[in-house]
Amino acid sequence: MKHFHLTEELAQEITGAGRVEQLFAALANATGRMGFDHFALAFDRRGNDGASMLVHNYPDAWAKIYVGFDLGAADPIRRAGERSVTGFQWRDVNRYIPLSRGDRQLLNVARESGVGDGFTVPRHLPGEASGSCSFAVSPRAALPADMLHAAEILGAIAIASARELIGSSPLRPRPVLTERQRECVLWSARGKTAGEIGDILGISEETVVRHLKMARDRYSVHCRSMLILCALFDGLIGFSDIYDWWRPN
Amino acid sequence: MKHFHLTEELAQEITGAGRVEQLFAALANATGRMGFDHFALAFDRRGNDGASMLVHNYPDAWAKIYVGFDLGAADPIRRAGERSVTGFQWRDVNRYIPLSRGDRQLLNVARESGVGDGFTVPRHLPGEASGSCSFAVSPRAALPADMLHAAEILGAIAIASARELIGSSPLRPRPVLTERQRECVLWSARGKTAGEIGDILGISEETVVRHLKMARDRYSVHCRSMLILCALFDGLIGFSDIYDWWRPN
DNA sequence: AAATGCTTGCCCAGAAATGGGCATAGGCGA
DNA sequence: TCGCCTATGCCCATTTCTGGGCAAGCATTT
Repeated sequence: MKHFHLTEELAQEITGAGRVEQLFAALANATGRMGFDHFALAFDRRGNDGASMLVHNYPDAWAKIYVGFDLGAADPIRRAGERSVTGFQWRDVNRYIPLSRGDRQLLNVARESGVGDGFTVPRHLPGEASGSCSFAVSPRAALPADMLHAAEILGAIAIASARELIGSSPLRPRPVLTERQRECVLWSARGKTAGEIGDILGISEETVVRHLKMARDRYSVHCRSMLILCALFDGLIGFSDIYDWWRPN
Repeated sequence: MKHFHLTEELAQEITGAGRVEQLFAALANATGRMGFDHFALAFDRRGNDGASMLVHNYPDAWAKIYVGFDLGAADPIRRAGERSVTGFQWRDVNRYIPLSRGDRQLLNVARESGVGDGFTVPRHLPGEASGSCSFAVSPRAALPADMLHAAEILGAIAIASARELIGSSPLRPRPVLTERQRECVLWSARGKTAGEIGDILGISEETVVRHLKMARDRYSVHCRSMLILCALFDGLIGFSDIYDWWRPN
């Protein structure tokens, strides 16, 4: 690997950060040494507390707009990060997600605010946390192509470091469903109606309705879609469990 | 890193595989050199063709059961792979997903069929493909602890190699939704009814129904849950877009 | 032995979703 | 200008889901 020693040195610094300030300093240093202009490290823990961390040195203009208008909820980069397990260049986001008009507009505003292209390393621990570490350059600058591998590694380390700092997350007490409830949710996620599920499982439709009812109660949700999403998010069912049923290609 | 040269050598071999047979040979070699007994490389492309690849040297007994009963659809290891972006030991799957009774039973059958503990490296490119590379040992053997890092790297390389062999998938022509349709799906995924969405967007409930109807048509699905799952899978919406609405902690 | 939890089954009324049709208006490109 | 797409709105009938209550059988735990 090129720049092996530099990567090693910066990795040490990031890993060794015991406080947020040190993490900021280490990342700022790494950003500059790699040839980027800005960085942004975001970490969100999904749990009872929902602790989160955001460390960055973006230009004030962009930071104010982003935070002020709560653009995070619509940020295509963040959305693309949920579609990739490897680092990606912002210019390639349309490989991961379709860009809507609003998305392009957002990227334009970012450019006008001093943030051009970038490289984002996403990491997800569904049900526990998700984080991303982005390295960006100014509008007309080019990404340091020979540093993307280093960025990938350092970004991942930074996310791990953030996770350490924010505290290890005990496994959230999940409203685990019973076996039968889970089966009903699974078949429901496969697009079956209560009646069909009843036929499949060899029980009454009413009983299926009952299982789904109990499952909704446990998650305190009021509709089947939410129930499926909860089960999906908690890992009770997986995309691979259901993919073939609604994408019959 | 320990075993740096071995890793490097094996990586070369895996990367250089130009045909499936060579990939098999390279992986079999790597498996043995690292101290594992079996390997399994699975790669699924979620495209129009849905090409897939499965290369392994599992014991016949287990392979027959797994394939014969189509256990892949219910495999907890596979499900855990959707919950982790790093390699994980099978004994730790309950850190990622809750194990149901059926899951434990499946793992027991595997053990009886000659497959004990293992280490799985998952990689996902949602909307495009997903793959996993597992290295396993026999029932009573212990995983070669000092080789897990190497396995992580080699597994990732093997998956990349499989992807090369199977052909890169150009962006699947997805039934992209219009902006309004996507908004309706998003709010729907947040648990809102058509009426509520109408209030939020400032349009008639009937119009929301219409948008959702058109969206279902595009995905050729018949219920709202499926529509949400499709949008989720295609990256039109993300978990973080909806999490706060149904997990109000 | 009692309590608890899981599974199964049924009833009802109201809410929501689904599928089909129809229609107007605006934008955008051929 | 015409055609296509999108957004908006409304109607209807039917299906499905949701929330409420009730209860029996069984296994496990206390």
